[in-house]
Amino acid sequence: EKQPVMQNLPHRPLILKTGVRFKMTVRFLANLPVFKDLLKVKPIFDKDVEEVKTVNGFRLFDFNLDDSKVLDVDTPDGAMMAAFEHMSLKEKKARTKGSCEPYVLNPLMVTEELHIIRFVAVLHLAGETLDIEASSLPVVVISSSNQVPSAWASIMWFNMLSTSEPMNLSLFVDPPPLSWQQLASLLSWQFLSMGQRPLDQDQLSMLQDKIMDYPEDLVHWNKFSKDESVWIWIDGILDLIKKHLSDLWQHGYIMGFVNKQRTSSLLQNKPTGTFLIRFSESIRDGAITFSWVDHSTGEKRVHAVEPYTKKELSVLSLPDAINHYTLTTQGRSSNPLVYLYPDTPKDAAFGSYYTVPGPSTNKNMKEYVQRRLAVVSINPTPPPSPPRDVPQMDVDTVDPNTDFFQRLEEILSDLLELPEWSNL
Amino acid sequence: EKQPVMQNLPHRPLILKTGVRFKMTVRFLANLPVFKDLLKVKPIFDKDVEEVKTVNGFRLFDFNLDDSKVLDVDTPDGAMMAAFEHMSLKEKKARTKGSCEPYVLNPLMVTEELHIIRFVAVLHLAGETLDIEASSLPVVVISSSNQVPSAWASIMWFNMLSTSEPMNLSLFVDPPPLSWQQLASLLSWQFLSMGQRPLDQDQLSMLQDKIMDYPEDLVHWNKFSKDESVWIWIDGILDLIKKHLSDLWQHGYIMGFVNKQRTSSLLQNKPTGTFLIRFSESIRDGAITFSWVDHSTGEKRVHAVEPYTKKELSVLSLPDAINHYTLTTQGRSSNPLVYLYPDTPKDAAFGSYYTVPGPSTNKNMKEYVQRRLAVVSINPTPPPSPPRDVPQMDVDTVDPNTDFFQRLEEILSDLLELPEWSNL
DNA sequence: ACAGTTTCCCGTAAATGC
DNA sequence: TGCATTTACGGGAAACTG
Repeated sequence: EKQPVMQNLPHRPLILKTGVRFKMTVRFLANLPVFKDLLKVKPIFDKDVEEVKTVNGFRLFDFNLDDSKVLDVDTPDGAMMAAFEHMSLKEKKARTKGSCEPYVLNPLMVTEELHIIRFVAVLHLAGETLDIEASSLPVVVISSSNQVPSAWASIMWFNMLSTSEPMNLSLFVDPPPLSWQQLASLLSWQFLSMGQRPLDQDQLSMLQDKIMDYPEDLVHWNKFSKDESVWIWIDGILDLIKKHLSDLWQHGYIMGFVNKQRTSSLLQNKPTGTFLIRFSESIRDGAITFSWVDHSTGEKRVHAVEPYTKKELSVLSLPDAINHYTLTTQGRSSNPLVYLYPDTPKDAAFGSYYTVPGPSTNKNMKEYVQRRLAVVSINPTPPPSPPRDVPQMDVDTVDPNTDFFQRLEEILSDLLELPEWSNL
Repeated sequence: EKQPVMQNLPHRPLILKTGVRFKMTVRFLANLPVFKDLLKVKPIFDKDVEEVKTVNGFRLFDFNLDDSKVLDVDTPDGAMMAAFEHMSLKEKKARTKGSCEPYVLNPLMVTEELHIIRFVAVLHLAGETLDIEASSLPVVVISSSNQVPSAWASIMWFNMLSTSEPMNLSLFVDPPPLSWQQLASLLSWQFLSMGQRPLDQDQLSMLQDKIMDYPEDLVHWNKFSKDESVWIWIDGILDLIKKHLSDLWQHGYIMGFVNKQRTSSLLQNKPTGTFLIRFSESIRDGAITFSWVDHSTGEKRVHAVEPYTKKELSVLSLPDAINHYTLTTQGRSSNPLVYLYPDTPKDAAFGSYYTVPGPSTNKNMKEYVQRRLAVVSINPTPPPSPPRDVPQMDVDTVDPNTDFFQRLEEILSDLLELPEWSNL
C-alpha cells in the first residue's frame, strides 16, 4: 500500500493564493476498468505534515474542495482520473488560543513554507482494504500577488535541489546552497520558458560576476532571495520582457545583461552610432536602456539614456523609442543610434516593429494632426573643458557672421536624418 | 410612531457594490439621555419595498450586518447615534424556483433599481411600545465597478427630481425628463464638487447644443444615460480631470467644452500660436487635445492634435506636453503653442507645472543621459496647392544660395524656443 | 516604529445568463 | 448571437499584527 499507483498530473499548481480557486487532477496509473466506481479519491491539504503543527509552526489552512470524487474515465486513452476544479484555501486564524503546547515561532517567511496536497483513496477489493495515496510536489501558499516572486524563488530552489530523495518540506530552515552551474541553468531556464530564449554565456558571465564574489563559490539562498534580492531584480526583468519585449528578446536583439565596463569595451572600437540594449542594474522593477558610442568629439564616449520603465514602454514601444530617439547637442538634433551591435543597421533589426503612423483607422482621428511620443535628450556632453578663449555661443550675442556654410551643412544633416522628409 | 425622530447621517452611501463593505450611521434626533440603552436599532435592506417582489422584480439581496446596536453616545455634542460598520450585500440567486406566482420580468437595468435601507427600533416606554423607523435615501446596488457611471447617473437623476414627495423607488419605470436648467445645474455641480470649478455659461451652451435638438426641449433619461451615452462621455472627462488635470481645471485653464466651429471663431482673429484646450468629443473614455491657430501661410488655419488619453497623460503631464510639443513643417521644427487663449503666454499659465529636469534625485541616474518624453507631429499642412513654378525644396537639389540670413533667423528662432539653450 | 503579511477593493478580463 | 450582468483576480495600497 501507499505505492505511487496514483499520480498527480503535470501541470500542478505551484503557488496557491488564498481565496483563489485552483484545480488539480489525479490519474490512476493501473488502467483497470474493474476499479471504476470503486475508487473514491479525496484531496487533503498538508495531511500528516509535521511542520504544520510543531516543527516550524507552519500556517494552517481551511481547505475548500469539491466533494470526494469517484475516478472517472475521462481521457481519450481511457485512463481513470478525477479532476477537482473548485478547490481553495483560507488561512485558519486560531493559532493563539485553545492550544496548551505553545507553537514554535515560525522562523521562516511564509513564502518559504512548503506545503503539499495528498490524494487518498481506499479500495475495498476481495475482502481486503487497500490505502492508496499520492502526494503533490510542494506548493507555496501566499495571500497576495506581491508575494509571487518570492514564492517562485522557493519553488525554483526546491526543484533544483530535489533529487529522488523524500521531500523535505522544511528545506528552507537550512537551505542548501547551489553551485553556479545549478543557478545558471535555473536562471537560463526562466528566460527560455518565459521568453523563448535562454541566456547565453556572456549574459551568464555578467550575472555570475554580479552575484558571486569568487567564481568557485556556492550561491546561498539568502543572497539569492533575501539580502540583495538578486532574484527580485531578475524577476522584474523577466516581467519586463513578458510584457513589452518578448519579440525583441526572442530574436536576440537584447544583449541585456552587460555591465558598463564591458559595454564600453565592446563599443569602443565600433563606429559612432553603434549601440546595444541593456537592462538597468539599479532599477528593481525592470527597466531597459541603450548605450551608444560617439567618436565625433575626437575621443571615445559611451553614453546611456536614462532607463525606460514598464509604464513608459506601455505607451512607447522600445523599437519606436529607438527609432525616434533624439539627442540635441549644441543646438543640433539627431538620433545617435545607428547600428545595433555589432553592425546591424537599426532599421534592419527593428524596422518591422516600428509603429506605422498609417492611415488612421478611426475616422474621427482624420481631422486631427497626427502625433507620436518621442524621447528627447539635451546635450549630454558639455565639451570636457571648453577653451576659455572661444566664447560660448549665446542667443543674445550670436554673431550673424558665423560660418554660414558650416551651419547650413548641419541643417542639411538634420534634415537628412528626418525620415519623414521624403513624404513632404 | 414612525415619525422621523431618527436620521441617517449626511454621508450616506449612494452606490453599494455587492461583496464590498460599507458603513452607515443613524442618529436619534431627540437628544434625551433617558433613552440611552433602551433603543436597539437594526438596519433592514428593502424592508416593505414592494418593487422587490412583484411590481418590477427587483433583485433580492442578503444583507450582512453587525448585530443590532444600542444607540451610543458617541459624538462631542452628546447626541445618540449608532454606527454600523461592517455591512455588505450579496445577491440572492433563487428567483426561479419555489414561487407559485411568476415574477414580473424586470424591465429596468440593474443600475435603475432604487433600493433603501431602513433603520427600525422599538422603544418600550411607560408601558407603551413605539415603533421608530428611518429610511435612507435610495441607493443603487451594483456588482462591478464598470457599473458605477450608470449608477451615478441614476442617483443624480433621482436627486434632481426628488422634492419632498414620498420616494418613488420605481422612478425609472417611467423616468420624468429634466429641463435644460435642471440638467445644467446637475452637470455643473459634478464639475464643482469633483474639480472645484463649475461649468461656465459657454461650456454649458456647448453641452446644450450637443445634447438637445431644440433649446426648449426637455432632456429624456434615455438620451442622457442610454442611447447616446452623453453621461458616459462626460463621466470619462470628469475622471480625466480627477486623475490628471485637477489643477489646470481648477484654475480655469481648460476651456474644455468648445466645439470645433467655436474654436475656430475664437481663434481666427488671434495671433499665430494662440491655442485653447478642449476635450475630445469622440473618445468615450476621456481625452484632451489642444487647438491652435496659424496664420503663417497667409490664410487662417486651425489645427488640433490627436487627443491625449489617460494612459498617455500618466507618463506625460499636459503642461509638459504643451511645453514640449514639436511640430515639424518643411523640415523646420517649432512649438506652435504660444498663447493660451485669449492672450496668456503659455509659460505664464503652465510654467509652474512643468516638470523640472532638476538634479536627479537618484544617485544612480546621474550617470545616465537625462531624457524626457515629448510629442512630435510632422507636417500637418502640405501647402494647399503648391505653385508649380516654385520647386519644392529637396535634400538633393537644395540650392546653397538660399537666403542664408532668413534661414539663420529661423534657426535662431528655433533655438530661442529651446529653454535648455541657456544651459549649454 | 516597522517589516512582513494580509485584507481591501478598483478596474479589467473572462465567464455567465438571458 | 449579442448584450447585460456577474464573477474572477491581478495589482497597488491600506490595514493589520506581532
